[in-house]
Amino acid sequence: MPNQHKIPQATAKRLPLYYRFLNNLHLQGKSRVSSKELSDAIKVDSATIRRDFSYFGALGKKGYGYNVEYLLGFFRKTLDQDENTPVALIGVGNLGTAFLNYNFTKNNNTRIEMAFDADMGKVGHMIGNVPVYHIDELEERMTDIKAAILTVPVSEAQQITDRLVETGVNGILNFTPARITVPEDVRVHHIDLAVELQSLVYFMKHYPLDQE
Amino acid sequence: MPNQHKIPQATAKRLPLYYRFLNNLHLQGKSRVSSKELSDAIKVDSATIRRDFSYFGALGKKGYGYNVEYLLGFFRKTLDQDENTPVALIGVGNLGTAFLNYNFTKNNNTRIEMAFDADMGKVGHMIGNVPVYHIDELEERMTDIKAAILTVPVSEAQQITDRLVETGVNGILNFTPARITVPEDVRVHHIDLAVELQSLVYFMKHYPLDQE
DNA sequence: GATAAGTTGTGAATATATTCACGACAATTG
DNA sequence: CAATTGTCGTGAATATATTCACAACTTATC
Repeated sequence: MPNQHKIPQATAKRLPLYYRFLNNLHLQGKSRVSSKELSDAIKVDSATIRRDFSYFGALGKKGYGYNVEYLLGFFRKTLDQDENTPVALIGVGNLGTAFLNYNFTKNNNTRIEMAFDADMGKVGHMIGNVPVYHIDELEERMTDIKAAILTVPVSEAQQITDRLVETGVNGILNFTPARITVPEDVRVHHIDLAVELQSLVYFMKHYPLDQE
Repeated sequence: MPNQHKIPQATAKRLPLYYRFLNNLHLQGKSRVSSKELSDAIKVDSATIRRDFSYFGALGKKGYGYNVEYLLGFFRKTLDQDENTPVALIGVGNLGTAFLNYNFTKNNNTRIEMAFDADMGKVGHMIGNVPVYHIDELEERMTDIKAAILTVPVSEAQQITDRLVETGVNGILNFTPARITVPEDVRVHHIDLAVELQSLVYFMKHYPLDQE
């Protein structure tokens, strides 16, 4: 299944967005949708949407649009929504807590199974239905988890990353400003809040008017 | 100054990253740096870094590299680091609180000046040195603020957005899953935590090995 | 059942971004 | 001071992504 390197990365990044929106439509009882409607709702050009869908074959009908239920079923399979992916969260600060309270499992194949922190005041509690363990137990408890959300202070980032990699993690969602170093078979997505904010301000000042 | 539509967007998004790293180097007392070193540290190809810099003219010296202080000064001006941009934060939940406690002002031209929430338990307090006001005071207090961070529940997102736009905001960093609708002169950057996590998982499964 | 309105899928064009590869120059070494 | 090593800036090539524009088809209407 993997490595059918057909789908452009830009398309792949939009898939979860499509999936969630289709799910909403389905819950609302809509049975039919056009690329134009989708475009208005999720602010992606309708030609881009049609192109994205077309990488998976002809999912719609000319002159009609797309059948919501069919499309949803198709994306469910494509995004492996049926098998759950367990995730661990490291660092139960404000940001980490936000994740734990976020109800991911709804419409989602990812689930935060456990969290780690060094603060004994947090260890042993459940936050958002997720148990918080002490960071020292990371190695023994992470045996089956391949993905981690990193919300620790920047000073800890690389050291914790090394430990995560050692346990066999091969995907990290990194919220620290550190550009962590990992072996090349480990995928890291960086989300740098300060950079995002500065970037927005830069675009506001230097790229007026244009849409995205 | 604005609308010198010279710099590619991809480059613009990396500028804050460059800036922060140069700042670190400067604090460490380094006076010289090469595109190769930068590349190793921030995981961006060295040719891309040189290309990015070259949009601003010849900032380095062949055979030598870049002078950290000069480059830093240049980026400070380019990123308007001297004039502070006031920002408001709407929604003091866990995610909002994470932002308030994040020490942005360090190395940064953005500063969260005020926050809003509907919860009277939060109103009136200072969090991370930022005053929290009641959401009803939004219109009267936001007179000089052009940028907002939106960390409210998804059900409130569009309604609050409309109010923000009404007060004259023209940049929104949207952390809600809602794809908010705004006039076309308002810039919105979406950061969708659930999508980011799902996207990471999708890439882990379907795009093994490759770097980014 | 003919016409009008709406829609997809996609070839081709265009736009954007990255990477290669090398000439020109700087610094260092012996 | 010659040789070596390291570096930038950039033309050209390549890769990736978006958008245009239209034939082919569906549905709705009268």
